[in-house]
Amino acid sequence: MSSTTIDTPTKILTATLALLERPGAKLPTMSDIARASGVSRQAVYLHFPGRTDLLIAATRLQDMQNDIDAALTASRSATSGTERLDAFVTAWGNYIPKIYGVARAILAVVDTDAEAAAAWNTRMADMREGCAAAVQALANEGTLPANVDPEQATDLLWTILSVRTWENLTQTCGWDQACYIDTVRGLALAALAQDVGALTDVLACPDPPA
Amino acid sequence: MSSTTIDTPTKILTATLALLERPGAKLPTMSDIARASGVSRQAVYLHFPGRTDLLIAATRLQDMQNDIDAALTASRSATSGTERLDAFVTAWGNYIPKIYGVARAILAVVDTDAEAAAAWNTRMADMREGCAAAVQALANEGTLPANVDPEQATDLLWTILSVRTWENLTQTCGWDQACYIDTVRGLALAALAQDVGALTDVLACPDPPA
DNA sequence: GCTGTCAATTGACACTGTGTCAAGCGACTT
DNA sequence: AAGTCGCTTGACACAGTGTCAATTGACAGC
Repeated sequence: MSSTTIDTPTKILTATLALLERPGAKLPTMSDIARASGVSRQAVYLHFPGRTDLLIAATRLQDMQNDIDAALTASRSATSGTERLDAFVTAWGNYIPKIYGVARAILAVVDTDAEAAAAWNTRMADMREGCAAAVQALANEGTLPANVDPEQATDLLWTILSVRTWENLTQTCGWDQACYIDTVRGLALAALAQDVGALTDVLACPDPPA
Repeated sequence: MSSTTIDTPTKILTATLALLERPGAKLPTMSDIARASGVSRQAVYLHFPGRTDLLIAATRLQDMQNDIDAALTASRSATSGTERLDAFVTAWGNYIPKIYGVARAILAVVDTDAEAAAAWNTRMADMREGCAAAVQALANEGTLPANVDPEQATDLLWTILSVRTWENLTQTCGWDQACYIDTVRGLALAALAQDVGALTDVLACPDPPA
C-alpha cells in the first residue's frame, strides 16, 4: 500500500521537474506546478516555503536521481592529468543537459532572488572544485605550463564549462551534444595543456545543417 | 532656450541608462525609472509602449553614444587575419563593460519576453557578423586550419566573446578587464589560429588577489 | 484676452503572480 | 465520539505592469 502511495512533497517535486524538463517550456508558476502535481496551490506552500525553495529542492532531488557525484568522482581515478581533464569535461558536459531545465529556472531568478543566487553559487562552487582538481593534476605532471597561475586556469576552465556556454553552443547555435563535448574538450586542452591538434580536428566534426 | 530644454523621452532614456549602469543595482521598475526621470509613471507610458520597448530604446541610444560601429569597423582595416581577430576581440571586449548594465536588464527578461529576445538576438547577430568576418580573414590567409568549418569556428568565437563569458570572468571571478581581454584574445588565437603561446603567457598575468 | 491643442499629471482600475490566513472537510487513530 | 493530520477552499495583501479618463497648465493663433 505505502509502496504505491506517493507522498505529496515528492509528487510536487517530480511534477516540477517534469515541467522544467519540457524543452522550450515557459517557466512554470506556482499554479502551474500545483495543477501538474494534482494538488491545490496552497498544498505546495504547505510543503515548501516559496518558489525559490521549491526550485532548490527540485535540484537536490535531481542531483540525487542523476548521481552527479559518482560521475564526477569517476574522473578522479584517471591516471594522467590530461586524461583526468578529459574525463571531467566529459562527465560534466554530459551532465549539463540533464540539469538544464532546472538550471534555467534558477538562473532566471538569480538576478532578483538572493537565496536562489546563493544556492546556485554553492552548486557552481562544487563544480569549480572539480575544475581546480583537474588543473592541479595537469600541474602535477607538468602539462600545465609552469608560468600559468592555477587559480586563473581554474577560472577559465570553469567558464568554458559553464551552463551558459553549453546553452550558447547547443541551444542557440544548435550544436549536437557530442560536437559540444568534443569542442569544449579541445578548447580546454588547447588552453591548459597547449594541445591544439585536438581542437582543430574537432571543429571539422560533422555539423548537422540545422 | 531649446538647447537647455531636454525633451521628455530623452530625459527618460538617460535616467534609465543611469539606473542600469549603477554597478550591482537591482533591476529598476517603471516607477523607479519615472522617479529618476523626474516625471510621472504615466508619462513613461506616454512615450514608450512598455518596459521592454523602453529597454530596447535605451540600448539603441547607448549604441549611438558609444558608436559601436566605428569601433568594430576599425577592426576591418587590419591587414593580417590575426591582427584583425585581435582588433575585433579588443574592440568588442572593451565594449561589453559599457553595455553590461543594459544587457543584464534585457537578458533578465529574455526568458519571458519574446520581443526582448528578438531584440537581443538581432544585436548579437550583428556581433556575430564581426566574428564571421574575422574567421573569414583567418581562412583567407590560411591561418585557420583548412579542415575547420568556418560556421563552427564562428559559433565558437561568438561564444567566447559572449556577454555571459565576460560576466563570468570579470564579475563572478573578479578578473581585471585588461586580463579578461588578454585571456580571451589568447583563447581565440589558440582555438582558431593554433597559436597557443599567447594564451599561456597571459594566464600568468598579474592577478589582483581579490 | 480667448480658445484650442498638446504634454503631462492624478488617481483610479484590471490583471498576473507571490505569499498569507482562516475555516472547513474527510480519513484515520485512539 | 473526539481528536488529529493533510489537504482544500476561498479570501486577502502586496508588488508590478499596463490602461483609462478627467484634469491642469503652458503655449500657440486668432
